[in-house]
Amino acid sequence: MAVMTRWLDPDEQRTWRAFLTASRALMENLDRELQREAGMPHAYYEILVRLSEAPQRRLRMSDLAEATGSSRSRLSHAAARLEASGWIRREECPTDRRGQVAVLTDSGIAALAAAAPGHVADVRRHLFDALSPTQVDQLRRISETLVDHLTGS
Amino acid sequence: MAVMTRWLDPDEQRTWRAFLTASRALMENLDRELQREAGMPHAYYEILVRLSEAPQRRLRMSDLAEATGSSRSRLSHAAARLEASGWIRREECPTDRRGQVAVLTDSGIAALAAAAPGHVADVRRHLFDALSPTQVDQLRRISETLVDHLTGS
DNA sequence: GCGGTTTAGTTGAACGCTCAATCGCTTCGG
DNA sequence: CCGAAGCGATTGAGCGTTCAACTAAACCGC
Repeated sequence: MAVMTRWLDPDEQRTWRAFLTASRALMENLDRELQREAGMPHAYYEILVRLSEAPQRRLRMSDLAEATGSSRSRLSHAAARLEASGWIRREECPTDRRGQVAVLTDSGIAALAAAAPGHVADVRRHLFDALSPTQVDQLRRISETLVDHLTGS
Repeated sequence: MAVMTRWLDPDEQRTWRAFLTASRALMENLDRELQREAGMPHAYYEILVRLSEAPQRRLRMSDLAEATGSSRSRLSHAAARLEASGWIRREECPTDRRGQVAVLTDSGIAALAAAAPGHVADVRRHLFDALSPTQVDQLRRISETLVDHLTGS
């Protein structure tokens, strides 16, 4: 027999709704600003960032998907667009004939360099400037706990 | 002349990336589970919830947009789908001929009642079960601070 | 090596969201 | 009153994401 639902108590509900509102508003702001200033959604910015940090600025599609926390399908579609924009290029993988390697182009590096300062400023303004150092620390611990919990199960 | 960018220090970067990963993973999980179990995305669930809490289970489109933190356009599209599913109905507003009032139907109430227990269980499992009571409290304060900061400016 | 099962990546359709344009109604200054 | 500005809501195009196939190559056991 089904167990009785344990509903959220008022405090939990307040927490949950505040979290929802805050994270959604934050993401929407950042996404809109990045789209306006740099002509790319936040997800694409993240792809470029991860590529820029990789050795030779290149990563296997799978590893890139992993790093950006996106599905293979999503990355495939994104890569198609990023390639059309000239920001990345896809090459065949020498060690696995199924594989593809995404490579950040010079144009991609330039796009990232142009987008980064504004985006970092926005993150600072919308997130870090609003919180005390203690709260930032708390948020880090909470987020890391959640990441472990969400990806570990 | 443009001011030098103040980049994120390693701690800030760790915080930001953990937050991004956690909130994205959380939302994707909840969205997927709700879609699978109840055939609706999380945004639509929220619309039904807000309507169910309103007097007479009815709200002006604008107020509903406000309550769910969505644009008028988004709500309009969503309402069209929810109406097609038979979960809400739109009526003309008696006091303002431009206005529309969204009304939760019996079928919508039933859909919500069917979806709620599973969804609440998922929120509990993915969020509250992972955190200590202290962390939940911290998260509430942080989120409320962010909401104030994001909507106040 | 051979057949079956994973794994890497892509594709297309359906869907939800954004943005800009639009339309009718209300409000307000003069 | 009347015209202009503002407001409430919708629309359609374009885009990004999801989900479910699907292709091709690699791996595994025997």
